[in-house]
Amino acid sequence: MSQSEKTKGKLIRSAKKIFSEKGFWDTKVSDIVKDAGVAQGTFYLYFKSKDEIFKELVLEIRNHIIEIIDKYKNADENIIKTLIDLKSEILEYLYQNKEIARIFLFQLFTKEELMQIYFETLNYIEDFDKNLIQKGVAKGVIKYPDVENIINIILGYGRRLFETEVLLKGKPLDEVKKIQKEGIQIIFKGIS
Amino acid sequence: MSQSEKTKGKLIRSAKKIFSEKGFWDTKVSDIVKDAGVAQGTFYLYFKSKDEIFKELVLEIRNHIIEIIDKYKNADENIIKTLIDLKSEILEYLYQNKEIARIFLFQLFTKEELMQIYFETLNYIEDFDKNLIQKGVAKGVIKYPDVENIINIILGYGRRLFETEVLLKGKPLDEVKKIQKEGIQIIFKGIS
Amino acid sequence: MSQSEKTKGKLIRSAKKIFSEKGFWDTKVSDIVKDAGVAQGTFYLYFKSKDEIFKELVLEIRNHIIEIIDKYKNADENIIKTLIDLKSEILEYLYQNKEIARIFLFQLFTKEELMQIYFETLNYIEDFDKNLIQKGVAKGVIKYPDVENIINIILGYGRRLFETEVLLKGKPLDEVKKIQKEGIQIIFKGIS
Amino acid sequence: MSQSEKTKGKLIRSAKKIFSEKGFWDTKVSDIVKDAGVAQGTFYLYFKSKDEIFKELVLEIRNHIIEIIDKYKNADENIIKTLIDLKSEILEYLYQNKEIARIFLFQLFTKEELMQIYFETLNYIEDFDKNLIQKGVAKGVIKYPDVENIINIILGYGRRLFETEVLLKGKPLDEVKKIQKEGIQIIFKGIS
DNA sequence: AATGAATGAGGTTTCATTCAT
DNA sequence: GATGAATGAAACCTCATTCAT
Repeated sequence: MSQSEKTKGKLIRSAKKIFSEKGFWDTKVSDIVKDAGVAQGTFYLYFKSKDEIFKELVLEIRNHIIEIIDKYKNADENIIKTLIDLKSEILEYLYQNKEIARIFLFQLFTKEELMQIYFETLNYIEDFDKNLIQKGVAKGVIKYPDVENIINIILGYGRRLFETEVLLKGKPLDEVKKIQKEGIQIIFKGIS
Repeated sequence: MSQSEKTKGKLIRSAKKIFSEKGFWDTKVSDIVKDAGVAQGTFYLYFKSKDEIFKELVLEIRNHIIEIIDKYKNADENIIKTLIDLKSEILEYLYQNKEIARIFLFQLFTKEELMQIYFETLNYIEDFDKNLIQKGVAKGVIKYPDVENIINIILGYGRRLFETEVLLKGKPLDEVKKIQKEGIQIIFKGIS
Repeated sequence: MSQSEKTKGKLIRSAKKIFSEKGFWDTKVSDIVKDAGVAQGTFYLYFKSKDEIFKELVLEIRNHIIEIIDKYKNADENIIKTLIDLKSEILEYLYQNKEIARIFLFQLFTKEELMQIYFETLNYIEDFDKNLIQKGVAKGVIKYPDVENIINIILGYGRRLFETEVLLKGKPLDEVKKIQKEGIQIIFKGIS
Repeated sequence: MSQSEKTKGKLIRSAKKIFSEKGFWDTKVSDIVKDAGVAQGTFYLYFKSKDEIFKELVLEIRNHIIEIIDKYKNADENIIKTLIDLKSEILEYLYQNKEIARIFLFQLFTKEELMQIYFETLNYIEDFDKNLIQKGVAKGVIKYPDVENIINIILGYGRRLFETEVLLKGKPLDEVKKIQKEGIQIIFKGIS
């Protein structure tokens, strides 16, 4: 790894940490460079601005989530299993990247441009889920026909789970995965 | 209404509007006073600081939500009906106060102190719901025993509904109430 | 005069002085406010930026020179007398506003946008002179037909006179006016 | 030519170009090295500072102009011919070195020290001209006795010619030379 | 000789808050 | 009660220069 890459890496690591702790606005570039142990000017060798590094972090999540979903695009298994597996994998990614996830969930609503990224990502997830649920409805496995509302239940649950069980209560990954699985099954029971 | 009260009212109205549009950090005191049509200095006759007025708005929501819940504290009806009625009333309040609700949902994560108010309020709701659900479990009407997880489903759904159907899609109140009722019933079907 | 006007006046006075002494780039906003005896932030109550106040000063000159020329637009006297009177009046204005004139002559070549103002002003003068000279050629009073080149001599002389006799040597206004009158007569003798 | 000389040459060539285009203050050392295709640090192997390379360029012009004048020091021909030949030669040098000339004419007024070089050079030209004109006055060929003022006309004209006809209008060298010759003759006619 | 990553002083600008009127 | 001019701390960012390789 070149010196350059090392320094940029240090900056990104520090930025994740501080943005996640203090939020975008309370984080000063000086906080980041102090934490990274480099000079103020060095920051600007690697990022055009404070906005830019933040956006870079946010895009990293979006891209990763999209990648995960794409892997499931052609899954042709049991609907509920597919859903549980996908949600489980997303949960795991966010779990391993708590800091960046915290940014994604809580820090994007202060910048118009970033909210778009948030909703864009959300839409991507929704589209996948909708497609899946619709198949279920078509097959007759799912009786409740308001697909949008089912999505509301499922996605609302997903976000809440991560916020509460992971971030707030700090439960271990496996436990949260188990809870999530149960939750989804409960929801499916309701709509079947 | 005294002159004083009128001026303070104007400031609060403007603050709600602008905070809701631009978020806490992008809102300048100068924006608020311009919108309210008073001089810069006047702001400080009524509020100690920008932080303070923001907090005041946030507390207004918290208090109102707590009031609503308190009305249901002694309700001794059908569990699901109680829940639906309560959620419906909270929904209505937030619907009538979209600006302040938007602040509550999206703008509190940039200040440590305000997050506490958010979670405090959430806890209040959770406690009520938990109590209710536990009764259901005790009575045997609810079979799935993980109360916390049920709460996750219900509360996650509530937030999502408001975000998506009200704020994003702008559906009329009655329609959203109907959707919410259905959603809660579905969830109950799952856990019964 | 309102407080506001007084403060803005102080800032403009200081800006003229310091820009004229140190040039645009070496002048710091902190220099200007220190000289004006106000706080750093006060500057930005009256001017959007350092660029803006500079441009304001420059436009002041341009506008004044254009005004002077416009007064002579309909002059229908002796050609040489008109020219001498006009140049004399411009000279007097620049003399009374040496600082700002110094800015105009020496500080505009470091900003694309400002060069345009310089050349625009110069063109305005040239057009007037050209028109006048052409009349002379038409009447047969002026024999040398290359009007552009005559303009070169006259305008080059004007600038040089101000630079050397006024700014560098600091001669009194009356004396420079007398010199200028002689110079123009000499030039006219050459082209007649 | 050694490697060293080649690199220094590249830097000087790029510096001329960029300083001439953007002026001293808007030119960044990074612009120069990028244009020259060398590393940032390399610049400082050849020049102590940005100021220094700029000064070096400016001195190059001064020295060259002085050299030209020195060639004419002992010229003992016809006064007007000498003047025309000298001006023509200076014109040609500036014409061939437009970039550096542009720097000399427009970029020296932002640094005290560099203005001195400008005036020093101007003085050198003035002294030569003055001497020549005085001879003419002594011989009685020139009737108008205000030598300084004659110099004002001649030098003002020279600068203006270069600015307007060469830099602004981009006329070919021969044409400008012809115009200049005519102009000087006109001026001489006036003072004779 | 050359590289290019790193430095940090210093500039411009913003804006919550104060205060004389 | 109200005004709005003034304040100044603190943030972001630039870029000439240095230095380890």
